Amino acid sequence: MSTELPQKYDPQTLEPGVTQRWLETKAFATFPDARDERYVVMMPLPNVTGALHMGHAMDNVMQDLLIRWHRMQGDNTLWQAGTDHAGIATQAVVEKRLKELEGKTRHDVGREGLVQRIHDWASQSQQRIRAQQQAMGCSCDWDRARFTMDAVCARSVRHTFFAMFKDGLIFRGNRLVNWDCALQTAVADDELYSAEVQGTFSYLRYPVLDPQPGEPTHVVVATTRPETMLGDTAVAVHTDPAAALGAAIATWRQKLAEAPAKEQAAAQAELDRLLARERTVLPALRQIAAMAQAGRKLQLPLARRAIPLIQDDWADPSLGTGCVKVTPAHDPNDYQVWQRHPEIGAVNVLAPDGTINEHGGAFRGQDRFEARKNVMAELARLGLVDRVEDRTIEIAHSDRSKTIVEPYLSKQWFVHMADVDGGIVMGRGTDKEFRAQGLAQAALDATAGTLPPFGNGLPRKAVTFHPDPERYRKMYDVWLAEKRDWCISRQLWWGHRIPVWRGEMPVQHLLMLQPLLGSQLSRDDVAAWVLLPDGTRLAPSAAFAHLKGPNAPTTVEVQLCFRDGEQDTALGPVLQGAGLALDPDVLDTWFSSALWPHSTLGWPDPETAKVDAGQPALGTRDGHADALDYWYPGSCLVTGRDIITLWVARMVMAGLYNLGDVPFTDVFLHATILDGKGERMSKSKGNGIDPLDIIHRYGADALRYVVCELQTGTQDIRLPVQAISPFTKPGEPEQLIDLATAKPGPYLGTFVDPVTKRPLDLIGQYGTEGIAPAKATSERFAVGGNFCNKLWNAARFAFLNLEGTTFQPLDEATLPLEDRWIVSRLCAAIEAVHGHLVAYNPSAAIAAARDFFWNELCDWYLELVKPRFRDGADPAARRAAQQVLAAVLDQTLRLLHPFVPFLTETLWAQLNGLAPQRGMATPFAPSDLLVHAEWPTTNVAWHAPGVEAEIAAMQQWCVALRETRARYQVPPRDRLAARIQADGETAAMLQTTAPLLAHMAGLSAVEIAANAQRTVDSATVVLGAARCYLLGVVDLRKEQAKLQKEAEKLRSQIANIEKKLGNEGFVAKAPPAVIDKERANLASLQAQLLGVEQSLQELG
RNA sequence: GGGCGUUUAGCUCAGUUGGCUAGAGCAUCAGCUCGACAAGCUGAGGGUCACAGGUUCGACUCCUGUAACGCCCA
Repeated sequence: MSTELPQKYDPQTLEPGVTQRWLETKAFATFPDARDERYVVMMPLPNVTGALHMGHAMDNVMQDLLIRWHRMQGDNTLWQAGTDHAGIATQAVVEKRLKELEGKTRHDVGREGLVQRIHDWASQSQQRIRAQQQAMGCSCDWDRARFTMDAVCARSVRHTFFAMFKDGLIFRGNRLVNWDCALQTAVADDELYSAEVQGTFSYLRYPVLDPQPGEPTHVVVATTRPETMLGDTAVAVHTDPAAALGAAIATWRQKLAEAPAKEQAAAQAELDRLLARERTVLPALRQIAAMAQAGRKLQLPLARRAIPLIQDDWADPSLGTGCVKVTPAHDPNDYQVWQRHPEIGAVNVLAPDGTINEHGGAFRGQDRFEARKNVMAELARLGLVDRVEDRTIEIAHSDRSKTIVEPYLSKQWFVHMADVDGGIVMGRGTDKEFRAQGLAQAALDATAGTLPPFGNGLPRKAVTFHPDPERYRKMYDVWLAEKRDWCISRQLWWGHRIPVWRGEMPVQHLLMLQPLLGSQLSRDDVAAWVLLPDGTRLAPSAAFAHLKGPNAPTTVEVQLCFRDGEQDTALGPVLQGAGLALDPDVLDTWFSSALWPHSTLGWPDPETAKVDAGQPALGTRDGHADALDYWYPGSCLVTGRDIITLWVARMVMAGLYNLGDVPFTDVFLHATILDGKGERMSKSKGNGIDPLDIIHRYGADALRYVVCELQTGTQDIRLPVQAISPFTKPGEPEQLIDLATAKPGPYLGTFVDPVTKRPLDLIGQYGTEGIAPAKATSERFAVGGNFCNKLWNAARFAFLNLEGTTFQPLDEATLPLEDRWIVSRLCAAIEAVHGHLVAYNPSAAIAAARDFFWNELCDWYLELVKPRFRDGADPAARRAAQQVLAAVLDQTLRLLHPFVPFLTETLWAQLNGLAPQRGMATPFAPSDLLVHAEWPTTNVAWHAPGVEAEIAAMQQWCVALRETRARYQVPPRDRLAARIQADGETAAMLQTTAPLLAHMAGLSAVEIAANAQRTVDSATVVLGAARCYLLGVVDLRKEQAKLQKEAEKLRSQIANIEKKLGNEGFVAKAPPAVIDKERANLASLQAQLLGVEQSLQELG
């Protein structure tokens, strides 16, 4: 191996080689062994929709930092990698491509065909993601990588679903979803966007049934979607309209009184409007409220149904007519009204394709917009339209199809989150089994630390959030405390299919099947429920009893689930024969994600888990525990704040439910990466940039360095990003386009260059559309590059001088001052870095490492030892310097490795070649790869507080002298003579460090004496009670001015402290330590001032 | 509408139970190619701690209110 490093630091050539070495030696692989100390991180699985962006880089780097740190500490460390199938997002991407490339829809290729195409897409994505992660240096055990759709995970999903279904925790019920009529699927809230459309606000007159004398004959309601009136099941009026309106008026009176001048008019107008309503609208509303109280009904026009007039506070007397039509199946608020008044029922009038269904009578088969016109025409003909206003309406659109979504009542599957009578069994069949009140409550107990102890009496571990335990726990607790049922079904083809056979069945038919089914239904691996028309759910045995009784219905719904997927194939035909069909929906992606911390390890049975070829088996190995027993529960989940509710809570629940134990004890929530505008980087916003772009420009270590530096605490990170213009011609200087101000281009992730007005593409997906691909960059990462360059060069300097370094036991106490100082400072750095990592503060950790490396090792130590490496230096001094330098570099590389692994691994190899055996009093444990080297620990023998104080004083003098030199513009090469007037300890200390000071401050001679005198051409530096004359610097006026300025500053500081100490309250109430500190400070400032004043006198 | 958070130097951020002259990096300015490093070295300048009140001997820090911005939920 060459002993000299290339002159330039070049991450592009260095990093791939290191990656290759790590992968070839399987440096990150691990197996269960005899070690008790374990560290497990389950990667928050990125989804296979596309590539990773800087937000993922943050997440991955934080995990790798913890993982490498723990691996070096000797823990058996597992970083579980993998990807998530991400149901709707992935299916949408593949469907879009299918349409664009082949002009086909999913119905053209069929369910199996589509799923196959998505698998192909996913495997490409996985490769791309893995390449990105490996380029970032992620030290996952790659052979163990899992995918939520692979066999191991699928079995876990199936078993969990089965267990919850059998426990009665999974049920099918009503839910309003956002229905995309074009794609005929429900879409999630985050797949909606809001847009304004021109619409109308129609006032409809509903006739009152049998109006009493003096009562209105009609009640008027208003709507933007008249066709939904076909599904109305009630009209609501406020319980106490007078009080509600009165309250609104009082609020606005208050607002008016407090409103600033510019808002006065608006407030007055609103108040006037409400007062007018009190006169014009309120009397009728009171009457209608009384009618509702009396249980009166209205005739719903066109549908020819009688609907009740009900009292519900959703109806706001200050808005519209004060009465609202209630359409529970097509409006979220009305749905809530239905929940409060179950007797009104719900009528769904829409078919999945957006046409009116059989409940719409004459309008059946008409598209919803066509029906809207026809309904209005018919109502007008009947004289039931009061009036119509034009209005701009803000309405939700589907991001996928760009069409207006409809709130749509449909049957969905749910997990029951609330408490259950008698509780539920968690960790059934394990030695950790316990009873919880409910799923959500169990997860709440996990963070509260109130889970019951294990059977052996040991406490069950709690889940703690970092770095701000209270704040993040509150987010988690508040969300879980609602205990809202979790909707787990999705109308998709991509995902884990819901394993339930269900169907309506005549009761007679079911009873006939009883002898046949009886034995099957009592099996452990079969779960079944019978649903009566009123929604009652009965276990089969209870159901058969009931169905033979007097109140038996004629038809029931049967739901049946097998624990093992093979049963679906074996018994499917029989079930189909009986009229049952497999539910077409798939499970919410988060359902499989929730199991990630144990499904990846082979739950429910690692011994029989079917891993892919080339992957390590999960079962027992070499007499050691299986993967699940060994690594569950894990250690730390590293993720972003936004995922607390979606994922963290559900993982905790699933872990407790399946295994009776939490999946991890720590949750590290890192910052969110925002773009230059302060918006969260995300794939769906198209503002995410590829970490490979940054790596390409600055290197992975630079990326990691800066990402670590950015992770300070709870503060989100604003990362201004530029695009490198793809429109500059060869030879022209590079142009950067600021993405915070550039206008968005025609597609997601594209922008318009403000100079050429041409669009550019930052995610590399629109090459076929003729949009130029561009790379992103951010100058923030230059800092990381600078650091790496500095490390490279410092090591290079060391290596130039380490040829032939040997080890022999050194007595730290007898080493030269600078050696003792640097190892003492090294101890402090090790403690600081380690402590900050323990506290989940990577920024402070890397700052401590940097400060030591740059400000102490480079700026002082390397300079201080240079004389010992010069030609003609004392061989013994040189030998010791080599050994100490090699030892310090060794420890520094270890300390920096988790942050900048590529560069440190490279330098480590070089150091191993030059100085194979390193250490101080005893040799350090060697390691071929730095990945596996021992993490540094502090060494008491290295502590030298006295030496640190001496060097610190020397540094202070050095800085003061340099400042003087700079002020007089003394050329750096010129050596100056110095006379220092000092006595006692100060003089002794200066005497000890004088050679070092002379070397560092460019002094030709240092004379220390109690009576040292200034010469006429001296500049004066005052430090405490001592004074230094720097000879040969002539400019009396400048010198006077400087000393005057210094004296004034000192006097003002002194005055401040004297004022403080003169304050009786301060002296009486402040803690003694603070007062002493102020007094000491005052004394030192006074001594300094005295010195400055004397110097001024000397100058005349 | 409800909840949470942020506001400190031109930029991006630190600032621990209230107690040194409020810090760092980048950027700026001046000087420097001296045997690792110009991606560097040596110095310098730069802040009404968003605003208004309050508590306190003392407030960037605690309390109340206002404003702007962000996130989550409805």
